[in-house]
Parts: sequence; C-alpha cells; structure tokens
Amino acid sequence: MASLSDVIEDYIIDIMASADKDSVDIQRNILAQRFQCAPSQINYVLTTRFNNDKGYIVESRRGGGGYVRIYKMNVGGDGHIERIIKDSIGESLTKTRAESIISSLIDNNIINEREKHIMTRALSDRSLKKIFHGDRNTIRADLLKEMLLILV
Amino acid sequence: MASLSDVIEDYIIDIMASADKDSVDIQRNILAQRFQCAPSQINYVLTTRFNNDKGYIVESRRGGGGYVRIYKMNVGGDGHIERIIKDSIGESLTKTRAESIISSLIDNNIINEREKHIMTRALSDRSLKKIFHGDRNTIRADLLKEMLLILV
DNA sequence: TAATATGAAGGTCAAAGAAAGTCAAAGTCA
DNA sequence: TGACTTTGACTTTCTTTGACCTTCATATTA
Repeated sequence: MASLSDVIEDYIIDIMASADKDSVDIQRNILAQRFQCAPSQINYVLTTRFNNDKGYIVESRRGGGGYVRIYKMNVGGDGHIERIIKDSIGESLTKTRAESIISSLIDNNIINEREKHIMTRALSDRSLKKIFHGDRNTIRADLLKEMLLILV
Repeated sequence: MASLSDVIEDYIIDIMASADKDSVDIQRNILAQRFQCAPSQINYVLTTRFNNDKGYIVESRRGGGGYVRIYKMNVGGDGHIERIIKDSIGESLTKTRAESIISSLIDNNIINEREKHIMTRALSDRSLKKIFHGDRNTIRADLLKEMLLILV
C-alpha cells in the first residue's frame, strides 16, 4: 500500500516535472494542509526521498515569506556525478579518497583548477580542525556530496 | 510569496542599477508610503540586505531634508579578501552572514556563479547536519576562510 | 540677535506574527 | 520484531509593526 509519504513524494515529483525550471518552491504548511498531515511529515519526505543521494538539493527559508526549494539535479548522459555520489562517496570519506575523486573530476573536465582548490580546501583538515578527528570523514562525505551536486 | 522586504530590496537594487553614480538617496518615509509599511521596515531592509557584509555602506541624516544614502562598495582592491577574512569573518559566522559575504563577492565579479554555489552548499545546514548546532558557526568561519584563501 | 519652539525627518527596540526545523515517542506493517 | 511512518510539542529564524527617541532646519519670540 502506498504510504502517505509515497503520495507526497509523487506529488512533488509531479509538480517538478511540469515546472519549467529545474527547481520548485513549496510551502511546508500548505502542503501539510493539502495532505492533512503534520507539517513535520513534509520534512520526513524531504529527508528520505529528496536527499542528495537521490540527486536533489533542498534549501529553505524560515519566517514570513518562507519556502522550501527543491532542485533536481538532472544528471544527463552517463550520470557520472550521480554514480560518484552514490557509490564512491557513501557515508564516510577520507581526505585522500576525496582528493582522488576531485582529481578524477579534473581529468574529466568536469571541474577546473579553481573549483578543485575550493573543494580541496573545504575538505582539508585545517577547515575541519575544530571537528573531532573521528568525525571528520563523515562530514567530508556530506560536504563533497553537497558540493558535487551543483555540478550536474 | 516573496516577502515585502524582498520586494523593497529589489526596488532599491533596481534604482541603484539605473543610477549613474555608485550611490542612491532614498527617503525613508516616502519609501514606506510607497510600500504601505511601517517606516522602520525600511531600516530592517537596510540592515539585513544592505549591510557591510554585502558590500554596502549606508549613511543618513535626520531632520528636515533628511535622507538615507546607500553606497555600493568596490570590493576586490588591494587586500580586500584579507580584510574580509580577518575582520568580517572572525571566529564565528552565521549562515546568513556567510551568504551576504559571498553575494558581495559575486557582485564584484571576484567569484562566479558556480563558485558561489559550491561555497554556499559547503556552508549549508545540510552539509553540516552531523555537526552539533552550536558548533556550526565556528566551522562555517573556518570553511569560508579556507575557501577564500584561493582568491588571494 | 540670541534663545527657543516647532515640525520634519530618520533611529531603536521589543513584541507579535509567520514560516520552517528538530526530535523523540507512538503507530503501522511486512 | 524491526524498519519505516506519522504525529505533536517545542525551537529557531525571519518579518512586520508600533511606540517612543534623537537630530536637524527653520520659524518665532524675548
């Protein structure tokens, strides 16, 4: 049986398909009203169905005029980035592996030198010096996934 | 869905773009009348949208013949990035302030759209979701400082 | 002429309002 | 039983408003 979350997921996918842009804006409370559910269920759908492992970027703003904006990263062609995000990165990523992934992006002309430097610095131990050593690699995974998604 | 503050922001950006000079003068009460809002809302827009982090300087005079003058700073000259790193960022940086700083870099053609997105995503709450809330802003400061270093 | 009143700006701050986010407990279903 | 869903109380962030304050130019008055 399709759960309510599935229905909401389908609905969002639907309006994304019929939108001209590669993003849609929704309003959490309005959506919750439409489906007669708790507003936080929308968040549940977003984190389980529209996360970056699935190729989505979600950004939002609170307060008056608030919104949730969902970008679908359309991986055309070979789905290279999407594969990297799903298969190569996973839950945890060492600095060395991160650098080799970034190098491969350079080799494939997906990013340029400057972009490489930005990413490398973000993932460096200096950037993450305040984070407990044992936690850095999971943060690195999240960081690189999020940064890579803008490329597709 | 755009808030009134957004609309006023756009309006001011508009008249700045069509002005020959690098500054525009507005009158608070007149603007408030035009947008049917409390005069203090203009101040709100000024402090949230036209602040130093975004590369603006605002000066004003009270009394009869009073005005508000908004200057757009020229970012990018000698040692500017260094100053941002040292003075604007410091030890801790909210997401909002980070986005302001990044938007001033875009405005001055110091970074491009893709670079902006890479940085913004790296600093987002989603990238940092595994980090305890109270610690995120110090990590943000470290991250942005490191990433900006590629520009000097 | 010097002091004072008046009105016309803009400034500040805190409270109320409007969204979205978090988290853990309870429910459901294979 | 274990993974996935659903809910609701509480939190955080951003916006809007209004009451009250400060500053300045000018008109009035002693």
